Amino acid sequence: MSPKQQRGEATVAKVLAAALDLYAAEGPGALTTTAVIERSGVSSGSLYHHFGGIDGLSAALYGRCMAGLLDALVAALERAPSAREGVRAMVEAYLGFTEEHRAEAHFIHASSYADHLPSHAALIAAEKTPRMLRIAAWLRPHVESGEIVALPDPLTEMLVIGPVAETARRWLAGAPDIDLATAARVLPERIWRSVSGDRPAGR
Amino acid sequence: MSPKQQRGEATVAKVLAAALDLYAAEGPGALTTTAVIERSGVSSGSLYHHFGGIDGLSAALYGRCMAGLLDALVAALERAPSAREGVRAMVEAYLGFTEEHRAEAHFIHASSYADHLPSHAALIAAEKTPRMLRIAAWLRPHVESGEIVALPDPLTEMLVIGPVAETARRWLAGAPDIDLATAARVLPERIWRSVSGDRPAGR
DNA sequence: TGTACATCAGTGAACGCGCGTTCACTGATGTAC
DNA sequence: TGTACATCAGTGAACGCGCGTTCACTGATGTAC
Repeated sequence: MSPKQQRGEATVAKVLAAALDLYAAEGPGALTTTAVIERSGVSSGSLYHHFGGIDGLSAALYGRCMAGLLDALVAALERAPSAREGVRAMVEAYLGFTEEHRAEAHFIHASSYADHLPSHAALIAAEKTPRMLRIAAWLRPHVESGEIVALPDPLTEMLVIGPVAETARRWLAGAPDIDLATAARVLPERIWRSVSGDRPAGR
Repeated sequence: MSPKQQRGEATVAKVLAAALDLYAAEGPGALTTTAVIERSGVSSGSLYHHFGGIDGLSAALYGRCMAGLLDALVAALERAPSAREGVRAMVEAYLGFTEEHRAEAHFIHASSYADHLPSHAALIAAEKTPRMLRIAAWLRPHVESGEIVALPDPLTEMLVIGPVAETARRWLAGAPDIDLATAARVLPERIWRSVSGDRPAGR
């Protein structure tokens, strides 16, 4: 699944790029072996050699897109000078990624319930876990200092990511009343109210 | 598409029930004409007579599930004595619906990006729009009174629905760290902080 | 440096299966007079 | 109340298509000595 020769890596990259292009251009239903083979110029045998099938390809693409999003979030977060600025940076980074990498973002959201992800859970966890740990590590001291409220485990994440993800989803689905720039301006302070603790912020 | 005889309605109900059962039992990939025909005992011709094809069936099922969810939200909201209680009631109703109607909730979330919804937008809008209007009507006076903050249009909805929808999604996807009861207990007050206005609440 | 060998990468014709859909038809229900 | 007719509802065999997958094979790359 991870190639051991350079030309293998190039093939994998070609296939993933073709798959994402197809998805962006023609929607979820267009992601078939036939179409990927035709668009990428890679043979069916080669596709199977590297991905094991269409499900493996989808899972690999998902893992790669998710890694891209999480990298953007981690980078934004670790640059932030305070908890409050961290929340702002994360919101902006999420919405920015959505706008700049529309196809990737769309694929991430649309894949949440795909049949095939559970069977490739290990592959995906390998992409997600280390990045999620860095986010958790950033969060911890701010919770301990009381700047961010201590809630049962994933609920802080729900409060921060929820409104942003929902906004991204609507925008990706083509809702005309969603403006990402407005959301990026307004949401951070509102989300901050929902997760900030009772002790004064360090600003 | 809407039957004009009683036995037509019964057939439609049988097909929708079979489709939802299949979806719940075997996942998105199991929702095929062949499987629905076999499970419901309805002939392919009859399925086409009522739904026009598998896409029409999916859209009809989506509309029906969404109507069920929105009905629960509207009922909870209109029973609430205050803005703050409205937010609490809505969060609880959303999570309650998710738990009690897992298959419907799953189908709603998974359908967001389906290929076929756009082509049946009118059918779906007919289910959604009147219910959304009632929610908007409930919200308006509380925004005008300053109890709920006035934000650019869909952002208040994003702040309320976002964390709840994200929580529901993770739970539906099988995340072991999500507990709906805990979420229902903790999220309302946190969400309220994010949408409450600066004027004092009327309690 | 050269040779032998193992492994990795890539090819593409061929396969069967089940998918969505059609259509000519029968039967049931409602309605006009 | 009875008859004729239009519409609605339902049947199921048959269709072609493209999907995912396989496999025997060739070629490229890396490695041991």
